[in-house]
Amino acid sequence: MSEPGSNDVSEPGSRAAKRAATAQRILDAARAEFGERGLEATTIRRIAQRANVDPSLVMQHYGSKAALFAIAIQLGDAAPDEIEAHLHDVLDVRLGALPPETKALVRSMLTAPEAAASMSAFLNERVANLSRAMGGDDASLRAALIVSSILGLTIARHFLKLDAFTRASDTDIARVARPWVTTGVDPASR
Amino acid sequence: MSEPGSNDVSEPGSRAAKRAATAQRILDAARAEFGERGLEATTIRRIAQRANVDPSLVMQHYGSKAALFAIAIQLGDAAPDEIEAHLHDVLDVRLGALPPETKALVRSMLTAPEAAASMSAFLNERVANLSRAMGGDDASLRAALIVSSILGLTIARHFLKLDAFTRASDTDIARVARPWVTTGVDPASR
DNA sequence: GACCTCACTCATCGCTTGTTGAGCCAACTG
DNA sequence: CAGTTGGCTCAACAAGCGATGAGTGAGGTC
Repeated sequence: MSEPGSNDVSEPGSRAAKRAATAQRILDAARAEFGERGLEATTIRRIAQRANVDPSLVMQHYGSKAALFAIAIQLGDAAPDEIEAHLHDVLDVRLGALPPETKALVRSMLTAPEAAASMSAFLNERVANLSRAMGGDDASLRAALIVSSILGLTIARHFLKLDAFTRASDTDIARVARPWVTTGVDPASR
Repeated sequence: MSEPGSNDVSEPGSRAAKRAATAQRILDAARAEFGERGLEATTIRRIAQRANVDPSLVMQHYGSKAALFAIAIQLGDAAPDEIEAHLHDVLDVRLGALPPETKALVRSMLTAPEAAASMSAFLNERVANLSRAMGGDDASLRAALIVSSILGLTIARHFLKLDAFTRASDTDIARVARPWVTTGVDPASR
């Protein structure tokens, strides 16, 4: 055999590049594990095993389990201000599958206080943006209802896997959900 | 002092009655702990401490932590079939405060598979009832959206404590949420 | 009042967890 | 080619967990 180890990829590159690649592999494994099992049920050893690495290396890279989790649940780009962009993002793009960091954040938001705080801050900002763009009476309350509904839809579909959502296609869900969710946007539509 | 211990209530009654009372006290403590911290972060020792008993007594009463949790998350009465009763139940009665068993179930539904299964079954049944009562095109999908939205509202208000819901009164939330949620009930209203 | 019943406590086991520090060996430097 | 750096592994620790089994003493029975 030309390769001494089956799992030793031996990617070319400098020593620092290899270390960075390993760190990324650990982070990816952590996001996947946190997304599947949540913060508390996920062990450093499982993450290490998934990343083909010794458990202690995870600690050397990220310091502690809590620090790794804090990085793993950080969401990427900021929320769009426009209503349409917001709805498109949630209803079309994220309807099919959730990004790993989002899945990890949602999975632990009810049991891990840090995740709850992160999620609250994210949703509060979305509510504020949406409320400002909508205007009218009870704007913040109506915006909060829209955002909460989308959260509920996400949980029911991707985590609880309700029958009605499992049986329906992404297209059908978006078709029915869009006008219903959008109803609250215009205060005169009620 | 006439009472030897401050926490010793010494309720009168037969031996069996006292044992039943202790079992109930343990179950109440378990519901509270599971509701605050979730299944995995809750320890038998904490439950025992909260119920003022020895940890091993919890095991003698309920067999295992998993068995205790299964009992603790069981919801009380069945879901009403009528739309109005359903909406009244969720929007008015349960808007202010959640019953302990509901809180325990919701708290762990994203991390504990058994809780997820129980919640899915409960919501699937509600969707089925609501869908049958509503009728029309995409009835099950519209019903699932309503149920999901109420779930999202519950989580955002009681667990994530979004600003918009914290600042508003129960009356205001019900006033804005009711017509918005009800919009999807009548297929012609869209 | 002697005997028994049983609700409850005490002490402890085996196991898993996050975390640590010493050591190894290939990769870089001169 | 000798010496150093540093990414990585190995072995082990203390702490906390669910769970077990023997024991205790007040309540019930005859």
